[in-house]
Amino acid sequence: MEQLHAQLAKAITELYPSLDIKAELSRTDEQFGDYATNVALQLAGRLGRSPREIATELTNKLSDIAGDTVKDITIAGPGFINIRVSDEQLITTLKNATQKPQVYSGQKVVTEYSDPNPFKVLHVGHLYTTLVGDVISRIIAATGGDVHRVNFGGDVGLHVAKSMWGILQELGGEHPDKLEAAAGDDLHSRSKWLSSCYIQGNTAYEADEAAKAEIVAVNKKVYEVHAQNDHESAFARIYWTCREWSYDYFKAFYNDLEVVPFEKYYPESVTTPTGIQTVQEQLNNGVYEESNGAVVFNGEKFGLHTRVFINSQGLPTYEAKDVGLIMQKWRDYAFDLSIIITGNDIVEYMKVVQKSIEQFMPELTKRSHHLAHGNVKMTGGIKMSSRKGNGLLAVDVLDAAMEAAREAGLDNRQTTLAAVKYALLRSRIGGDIIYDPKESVSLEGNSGPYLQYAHARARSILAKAEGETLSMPDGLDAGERSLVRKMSEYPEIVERAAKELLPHHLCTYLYELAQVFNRFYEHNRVVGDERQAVRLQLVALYADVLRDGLGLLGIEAPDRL
RNA sequence: GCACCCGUAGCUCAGCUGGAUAGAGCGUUGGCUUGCGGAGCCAAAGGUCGUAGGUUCGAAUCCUGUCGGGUGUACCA
Repeated sequence: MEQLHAQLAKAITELYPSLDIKAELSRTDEQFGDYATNVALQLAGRLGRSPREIATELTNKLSDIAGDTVKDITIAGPGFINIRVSDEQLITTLKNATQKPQVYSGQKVVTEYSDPNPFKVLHVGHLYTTLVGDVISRIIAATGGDVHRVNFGGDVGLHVAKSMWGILQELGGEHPDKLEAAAGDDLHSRSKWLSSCYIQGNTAYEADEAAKAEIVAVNKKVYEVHAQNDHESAFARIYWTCREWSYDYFKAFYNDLEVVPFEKYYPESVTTPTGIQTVQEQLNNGVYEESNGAVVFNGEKFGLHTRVFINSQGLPTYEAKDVGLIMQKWRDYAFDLSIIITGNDIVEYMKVVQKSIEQFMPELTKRSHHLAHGNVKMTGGIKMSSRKGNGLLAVDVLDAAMEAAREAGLDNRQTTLAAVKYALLRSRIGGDIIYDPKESVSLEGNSGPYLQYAHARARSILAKAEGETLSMPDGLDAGERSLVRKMSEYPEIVERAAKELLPHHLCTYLYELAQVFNRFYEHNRVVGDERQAVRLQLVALYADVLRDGLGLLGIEAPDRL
């Protein structure tokens, strides 16, 4: 494609040297050709001539330049130029079938996602952002980026105070020695216990003024634990133990999902001092201002809204902590690009924080990119186990997937994981996702298990022909050509997914590829055919592309299902 | 009120850097079956791309209005 693109550009500049026009080349429908360009249509207006006339001129020029690399060039419709490359040219793409364009070469990229809060449960949002973040990180790494995965979470703040208050109620006071008895000795019972304590605290906070006052006091106490680096007091021992339990639970979650582990975890307690310091410095510089006893950023000046960074009690809000996080990431990595992946409910919030930082470190904002996604909903409602509160949990989705898989007769862990991952990744990032467990585990249609099956099927053809020779084609028949043509798109798709940070392009492509292969396979014999050696080679390459693509999506491609 | 996001076939989604008859899957209807894994293939029905304007040779795609849904809007995260 690059070669053809250069040839087209050359043809344009040679014919119309005075015009500065982009040589746009795109993939087109197979019936038209391999590539198409609409430059003749664009030139028509500028030259005041008929588009088809220009197209003819360009076609002749391009034929001269491209020579053998092009099979035929046709003009269609209002003036599209359709180009079919030679079979030989197409075959050369097979040599680098899974090679990826190094679009992030030489760049240090920090990706932040997942962001669960210690002491609290993992919601679907955490599941989704974890998977999206993992895949985006994989794609950037595969395209040459030096990726650093980081995680952020609130180990201080009101929600922690609510949890701690609930914990103290359960323990009947500051009795760290009673923790194990109350919470149990395994990961899951402990995380359940912690989340029930949070619910208890949250409920009391809203219903009971006295409890609310106590929780506010606990909040301050948690900050003091950090300020004094207290690991000795009874209160501190409870706090640190429970915080550790939460982290253990998160780690187990990531492990279960088979995502790449995080390199660094930034707890809010760590980013807070940096945040406060930065905000105070910039308060003196006039970036932030005092208002009603609080430190705010006046976003209205920029068409945004005003937000509080340090509240009137002198405590930092999420805003200040986030400023601290960004500063620390910068100090730790001096990144070229920082990608933050969160739900889209905080886009406005993030704009305010970024705008405030832009006032004193514009370079930092320029290198930061906030990627926001929608909410995940599940068809058929949520099965509320034995808990209060609302909202879909990560386990609800995973449980539903497992149950659907079992009903479909697949209780393979890899298949279930593939089902969930693919279902959440196949839609464009941004909008809400409707998760249908039954559909996600189906082996028919656009699903993760279907692609795993497609891959396994190809591998089994190869296994059956073990010992037979494979050879690269020197020519292609129609069916083979369609398959090779589709495979040759792979690097372009990876490039697009990488540049746009949109993994769903990969899903769409892999599914289409499987369809093209199935069509080929239905109509062409592989084993036993006189073109067996060539076709086996194509099957092998197809299986490699599928495995490679699924790998970028964090989905295993086992040889057998 | 204001700001941001979303609105494409019955359902779930692609397509959005403007281009050729708007594509898939599920579901529905019909066909292929001694098959290299049929978990597939072939085909049909189904869409005034929320709606009204505008820009353009050309708009699902860009702009404006409008309707519907979601989210955010000072001391929560």
